Order: sequence, then structure tokens, then C-alpha cells
Amino acid sequence: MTKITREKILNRCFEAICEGGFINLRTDKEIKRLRITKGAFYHYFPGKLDLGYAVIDEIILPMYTARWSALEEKTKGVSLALNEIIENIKTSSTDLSVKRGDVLANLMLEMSNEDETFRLKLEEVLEAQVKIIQRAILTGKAAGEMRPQIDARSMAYSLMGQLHGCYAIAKTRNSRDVFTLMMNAMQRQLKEMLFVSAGSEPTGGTAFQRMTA
Amino acid sequence: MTKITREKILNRCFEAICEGGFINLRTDKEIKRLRITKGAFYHYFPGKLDLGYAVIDEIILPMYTARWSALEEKTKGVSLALNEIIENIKTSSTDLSVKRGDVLANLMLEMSNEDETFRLKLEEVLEAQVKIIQRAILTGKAAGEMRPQIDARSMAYSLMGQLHGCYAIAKTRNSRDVFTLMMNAMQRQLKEMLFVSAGSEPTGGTAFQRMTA
DNA sequence: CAGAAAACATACCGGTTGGTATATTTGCAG
DNA sequence: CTGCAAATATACCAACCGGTATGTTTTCTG
Repeated sequence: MTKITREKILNRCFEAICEGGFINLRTDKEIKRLRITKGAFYHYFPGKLDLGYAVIDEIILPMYTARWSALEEKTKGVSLALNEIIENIKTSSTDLSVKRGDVLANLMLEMSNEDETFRLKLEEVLEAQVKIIQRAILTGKAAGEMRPQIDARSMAYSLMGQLHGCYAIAKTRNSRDVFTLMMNAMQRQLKEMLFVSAGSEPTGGTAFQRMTA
Repeated sequence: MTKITREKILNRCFEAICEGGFINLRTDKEIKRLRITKGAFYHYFPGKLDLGYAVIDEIILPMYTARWSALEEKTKGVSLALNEIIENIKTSSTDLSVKRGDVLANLMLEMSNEDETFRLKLEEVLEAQVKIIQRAILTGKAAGEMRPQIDARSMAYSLMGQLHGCYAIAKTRNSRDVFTLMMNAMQRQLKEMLFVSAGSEPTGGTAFQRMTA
């Protein structure tokens, strides 16, 4: 039991941030809930902001890079792997997760203009993901799985952006169906623009087909 | 001088919400800033939440529907008009507006899971925009300007989603350039997937080309 | 002008919340 | 065991902030 307390604080506060964001995180409440005292809390963290930084560094950044890690070290089959990851994001969503929205997306909009250090750390998480995807696309192009004329970095950004769009809209619509359908549209569109499919140029006809029943 | 005070409150608080979101809006501060008193404020609004509702109903909703209003009543040239609106969103952005992010996008992520009435009103703003775009695409298809096989509603949602993606990423990157480049990519992609361009099927080759210098 | 309602003004409150000062306990090296 | 630092506990606070109670002025109507 060396640093159990610190980790407990970190994990619980991460959960709380998932539920209601950083500003809504009340240190007092979490301290009580954890059955610890202020002394313990402020022993490990100088203040609330520093706790937030630690949550990003030690929980969020690893979590979001791990999400794409299957793309690393691969030299072929990246397009399939990429689609699988997106598929997983789509299918692993729940009513609750859609209602809450994506933690990272929430924090980005909540804190980027509030605290510069926060912004830098969130930017780091963003860039880490973009970098992995970008490299994967490069690999995909080298393997002839992806169209050579697309720009990897631009595509990676667009992918991240669309993902955040799915989160945002679905959250306000409060509908897991909307999330699924938007993710489907994104997948189809990705397939057309990015992948070298079975011997045919894209026709612009499969993406954005009717998504409501 | 019938309802000057109410409008002053509304306008100023809208500005404050643009700067720091709804929770960060401090009624006391704005009351002092407006040189009014609590009596005046609570005369017009039962509470802070109701003020927020009024801001959405009376400022945000009209503002965001007006953004797309050029698409209404048109029977031809909608594809051009649509592109013009997006172009305008892109070029009218400033360093400050990018740093702050889009008010609606911010409120959606901040309040949708916080207050159900808030969510419903934000959903209304979202749906109002989607509806206009959706109808425009229908018109575009009827005029032979847009591909017939795309689903208008799905496309409208995707467009909104991508827009929010641009806002989110650019805000955390704190870069107007990133915003511009992502919007460019979105425009190109829209052109390929949506518009019937000069006599050729899309090649998948123009969108997502290198966006960094 | 009367009188009522709308439009303000003033003072106060109570809970919350991040943070601090200080005391006590625990763990471990020597 | 000693002694010191890490770890944890306890009590307290000052500022904030949304909200209320109540009083006064202005405006509109008949």
C-alpha cells in the first residue's frame, strides 16, 4: 500500500470528470466519498488544477493512445484495423456514454479556453492520436491499401474532427441511434475517400445514403 | 424605453456565455456590470436557468437559423449558396472566435447532460439548422445540382457534425489556421460527395490533400 | 387623480467550495 | 529505539454566488 491513496483519488476523480466535467468536479465531495481527508488530498496534489493535469497525463493520455495502438507496429492490414477501431468505438457505446459524451471532447471544449496548461495537455492527447493515425495512413499508402493522393495528416485531423462531431450531435440529440448512424456514415465516407476498394473508383453514391429507417 | 433592461440583460449575458459558457456566467457580475440591481434581474427572470433558456430562444436560435436562411426560398443555385455560407463561416473566423469556440457547440457539450430543458432547446437549434440544410439538399437534388443518391437528412447531420469537429479541434489547437484548413478539407470533401461537378464522377483525389504548407 | 401593477432598488442569507494552518500518526533508515 | 519525513487527520476560513424578502419608484389605465 504505497500509493494506493493517490491512485484512488486519480481514478475516482477521473470518473467524476467523466460524469460532469472538470469544473463540476467537487474535491470535497470526492474526498468524502473516498473516505479520506483534505490532508491526504492536498498532500498529493497542490490544488484542483494540478489534479486535473495528473488525470490527463496519467489516465486520459494513455487511454486515448491505447485506443489506436493496434495501428502501430502493423505493416499491412492497417485499413482493416482502422475500420475495426472505429467499429469498436461505435458498438461499445451505450446510452449513458452517449448522454455523457466523450470525456476528451468535453474537456476540450470546457477547458481549452479556461486554462492554458489544460489546453496544452489536451492538445498533447489530440496530437498523440493524430500522429498514430497519420503514421497508419502512411503505412496504408505504402502497402497500397490506401489512395496515394490523400494527405495523411489532413486525413487524420478530419477523422478526429468527425469523431468529435458524432459525439457532440449524438449527445445533444441524446440518442445512441443517432451516434450509430453518424458513425456509419463516417465509416462509409472513409471507405470511399481513403481506402482502395475492390478495383473501382468511388462513385460518391454509398456514403450518406438514408440513415433513418 | 419599454423593455430595454431585459434586452440589455439578455445581450450582455449572451456575450458572457460566449466568453466562458453558462456555468461560468455569474449573474452578480453581469448585474454590476450592467449597472442594474438584483431586483431588476429577478423581475425579468425567475432564475439563472430561465435566463439561459431565454438567451437560447431569443438570441441563439434566431442567430443560427439566420446563418442558413439564404438557402430557403431558393429553387436553384443552392449548392453554390451552401458553399458560400460555409466559406463565410470560414473566413469570418478570428483568432478570438477560434479560441473561444462556437457558442452553440460549447453549450451543447456543457449543458446537454446537465439540464434537460437546456438540452431540448439546444436540440431545437440543431434541428432547425438541419431542417434548412436538408430542404436545401432536396432542392439541390431536384435542380440536378446534387447527386440524387445521397440522403439529405444524413448529409445535413454529417455537415453539422463536421462543422462542430472543426470548432473543437481548432479550439484546442488554438489555431485559426487549423480551423481554416479543416474547413477547406470539409469543403472539398463536400464538393466531391454532394455536388454534381463539371461532368465527372468524383475521383477521391482532391479532398484531404496536403493541408499544411 | 386614484390606484394598481410593473419596474426597479437595497439588504441580507445560507450553502458551497477551494484552500490553509496545524496537529497527529505511520513508516522506515540508521 | 531514535529521529525524521512522508502520510493523514481536524478544524477553520474567506470568498463566492444564487436566491429571497421587502421596500420604493415609475408607469399605465380608467
